[in-house]
Amino acid sequence: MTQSADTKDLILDAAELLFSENGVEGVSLRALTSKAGVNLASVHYHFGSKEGVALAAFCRRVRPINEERLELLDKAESEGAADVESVLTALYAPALRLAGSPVHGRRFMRMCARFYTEPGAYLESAFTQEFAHVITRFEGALHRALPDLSRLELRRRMHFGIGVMVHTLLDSNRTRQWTDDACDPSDIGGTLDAMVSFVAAGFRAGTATPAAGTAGGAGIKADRT
Amino acid sequence: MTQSADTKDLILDAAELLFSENGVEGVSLRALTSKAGVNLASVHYHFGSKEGVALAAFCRRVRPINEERLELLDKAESEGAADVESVLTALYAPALRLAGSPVHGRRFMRMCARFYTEPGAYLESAFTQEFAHVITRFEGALHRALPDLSRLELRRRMHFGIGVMVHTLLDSNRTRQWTDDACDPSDIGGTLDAMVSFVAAGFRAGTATPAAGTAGGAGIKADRT
DNA sequence: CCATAATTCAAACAAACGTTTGATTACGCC
DNA sequence: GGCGTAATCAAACGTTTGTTTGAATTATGG
Repeated sequence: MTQSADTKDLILDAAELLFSENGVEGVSLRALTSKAGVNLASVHYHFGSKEGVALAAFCRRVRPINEERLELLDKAESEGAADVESVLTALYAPALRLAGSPVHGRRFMRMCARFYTEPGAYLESAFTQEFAHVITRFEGALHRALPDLSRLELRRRMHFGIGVMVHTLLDSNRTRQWTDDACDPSDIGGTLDAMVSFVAAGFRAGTATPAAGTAGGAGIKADRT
Repeated sequence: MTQSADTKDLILDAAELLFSENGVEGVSLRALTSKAGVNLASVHYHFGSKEGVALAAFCRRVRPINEERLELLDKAESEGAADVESVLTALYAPALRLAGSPVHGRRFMRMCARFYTEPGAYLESAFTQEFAHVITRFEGALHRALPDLSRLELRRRMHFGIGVMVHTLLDSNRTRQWTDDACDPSDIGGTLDAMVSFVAAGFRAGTATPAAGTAGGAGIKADRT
């Protein structure tokens, strides 16, 4: 048991690293087990299949994130009507905070974002299962914060807001490559604030909903350096 | 020659269709040639390799799009200082317009967005080569439209704006799946307007730059010396 | 009408893939 | 100590992958 837990985690850690950089289809089990320093067959022994590894690596971290998202949203709404910034912060902050965690955080988020754009029925059903109620919950909160928006328009803008998040988490180095690298991806707080204010302004575009007033309310304080 | 052109196009059309749905790594050459109704070996005869097909299918449509983007931007700037909406429209409209084209448009855009998120050195270099000067050009235009924004913040928001576009073009059915499908993806014009106003508001967030449309002074902006 | 190049085709290639097997080692418990 | 389960291991499984071959077919040009 003690050894097996080690092997399992070794596999999942290597999966996070390799899947995030090459996608799940771009990583062979031989490369995976070689990186993890374990035997090839142990993948099937512990996870049943290659899909099993992907799903396990996915669920290992996505559930705590979504729980934290709902907690933050509950807290924001318990203090009265939550504004757009609070809702968006509850949605973005847990993911970005993990992305800034010391070791495997960033790798996982990139893997997660890559899963999101990668085909494969098993990944789709996993996403649906893990995210459906979260999305529904946040859609309700945003609808309350932005009563002027029609259902269609609200969903459209949620689509945009999710696109910003996915793209940021994917952190494809292409964009920075184009622009000879001026962004500092390790500045999590700054990125979060920028995302929240950007998307919040987008949500409010063309509505009578009052602007954010002050830029405060973000869950993660960004110390300006 | 006449036949070869047909075969070439048959392969590229099938590539657009299959790559857009399964990614380039998720499509075998046998599935591709079977769909195209051509012989397996004709892929290597006409394109040299599987990568060659992907690059050819990519470049076939991305160049006209980028040319049209630059033309639109030139036109917008020739009439005076271009505001954010004009710049964003020049960036988004050509891509979305092709996405709405009758047959292969939508498929191509999804393939394009999938290429963007897929790994592979040959795709990265292709993107860099085709997009670098376009991005640089649009960054300059946005900098002129939003002089208050620092270079860092401008690039960050461009990253967000590109994320919105990529995500919209990818049109992963996941989001609509979560929200029991209320959006109409065929409404290109509505989507474009929504994207532009959403992202433009995001770009203006926290700046003193006046909001669009309300004031008619876009074309006759005072010289800023 | 023939010579010549261009193109298509069925068949096979070696390599890599996910998966399975059966033997072997390590560990907990009576 | 010895039994039984858990875990690791090297080796091989059959399939699929991208790619190549060489002959057959089609179009081209004098």
